[in-house]
Amino acid sequence: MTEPRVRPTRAQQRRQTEEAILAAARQMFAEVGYDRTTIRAVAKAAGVDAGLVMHYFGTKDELFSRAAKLPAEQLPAEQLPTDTAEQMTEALLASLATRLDSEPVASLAVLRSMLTNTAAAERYRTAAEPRLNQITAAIPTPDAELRAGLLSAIVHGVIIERYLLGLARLADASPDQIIDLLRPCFQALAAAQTPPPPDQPPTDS
Amino acid sequence: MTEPRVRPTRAQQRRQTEEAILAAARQMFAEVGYDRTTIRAVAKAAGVDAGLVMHYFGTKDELFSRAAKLPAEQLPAEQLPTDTAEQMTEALLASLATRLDSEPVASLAVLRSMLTNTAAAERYRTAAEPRLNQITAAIPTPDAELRAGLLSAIVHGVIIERYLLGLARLADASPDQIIDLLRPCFQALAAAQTPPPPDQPPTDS
DNA sequence: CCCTTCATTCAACACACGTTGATTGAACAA
DNA sequence: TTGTTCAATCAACGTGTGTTGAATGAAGGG
Repeated sequence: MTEPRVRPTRAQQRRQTEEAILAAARQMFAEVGYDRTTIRAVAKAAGVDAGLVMHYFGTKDELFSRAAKLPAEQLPAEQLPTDTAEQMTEALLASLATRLDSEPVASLAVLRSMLTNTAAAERYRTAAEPRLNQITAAIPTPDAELRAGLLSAIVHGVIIERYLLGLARLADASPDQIIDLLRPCFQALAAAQTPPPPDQPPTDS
Repeated sequence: MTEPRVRPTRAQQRRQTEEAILAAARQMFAEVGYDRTTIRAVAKAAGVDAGLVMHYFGTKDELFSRAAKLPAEQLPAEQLPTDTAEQMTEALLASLATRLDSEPVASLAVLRSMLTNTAAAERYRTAAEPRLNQITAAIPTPDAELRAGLLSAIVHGVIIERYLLGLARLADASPDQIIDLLRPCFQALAAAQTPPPPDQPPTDS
């Protein structure tokens, strides 16, 4: 039983090193954001020289760009049903539940840097857009676009507070508990039905 | 008709210069965040030398700390009624409407830097906490804390997307339109009435 | 075997930053 | 007027950054 490869081929080695750098970069971008992530620190975390990072990725921006790409995990073809608002809502909640369980590091990298880095903000926008359009398509009212924007803002607000700010109330709750509370909220936004006439709902009795 | 003061007194001049520096700093912190804000750039925007900024504020952190303090505008004693969930909800919506109309620059400075600067994150937390407690106090269910956390996350998600990301759907809408859409959403979160019984959510079929 | 390729390292550059200390000159108190 | 205070400037420091280019040495192909 010889180890499959004591000496990996050159191409293998290269891909492996590149992946180690990308993983370290992703982690660091997600933890401290674009600006506070240094090439040198990424290199050290990946166990290589800083020059090598530049040699492979050319530029810090390019490194971020590559690191922020999802490794074909989640985004691909994850599309919401647009037939009815209820279906879409439920699918959106399910997607949120998944993300509340474990959000991919690459996404966290984008989210963390979004507010202070133009490229990250742009990536966020273009990543959110198709999803936004799907949500819009499932909502039958003229203000569907705004409603979809609000739904998206809620999703990201929750994820930001849970992962990036670590606010206890959201960080400690289970995904199911959160989406159960959010369900009527989403339904109210997605379906344009006027909710049970707002006389006073029973406050506590 | 002598101008009221051709030569302002020394104390006046000092306070005036300090305020100019603070205003420039606030603006810049709000626009590009803590890291990308430069003492030199703030000084230039305020029309003074960089050394003077240090002389007055000692440290970039201290400058941020001073610039991020609200000029006694909004936060002071703005407390929500906690008698009933409906009152609280309505007050929360009203407060949101105000903020959607014009959020103080100092707040935007904190929000912009929140994800990449520990001090900003801490300030955000301590600023949000009393408000969170008020919201919690108005909700009669055992999971009131989580519900309050969600309400807070929604508020900040909306503000972030509107002001800091400038997403068109939220940036172009009127405050009233937004809070009208959010009202049932908030009511569903604040009042614990069970929505129409959730029969099985269709997983994917 | 030799020569090329290339993954990797090393030392250095140029620059921008936060910060410091000496210096100037006008406001102020006597 | 004289001496002190202090707002403001200026030039410089040390440091950390992204980035570069030459050097090294093992892998791979003929």
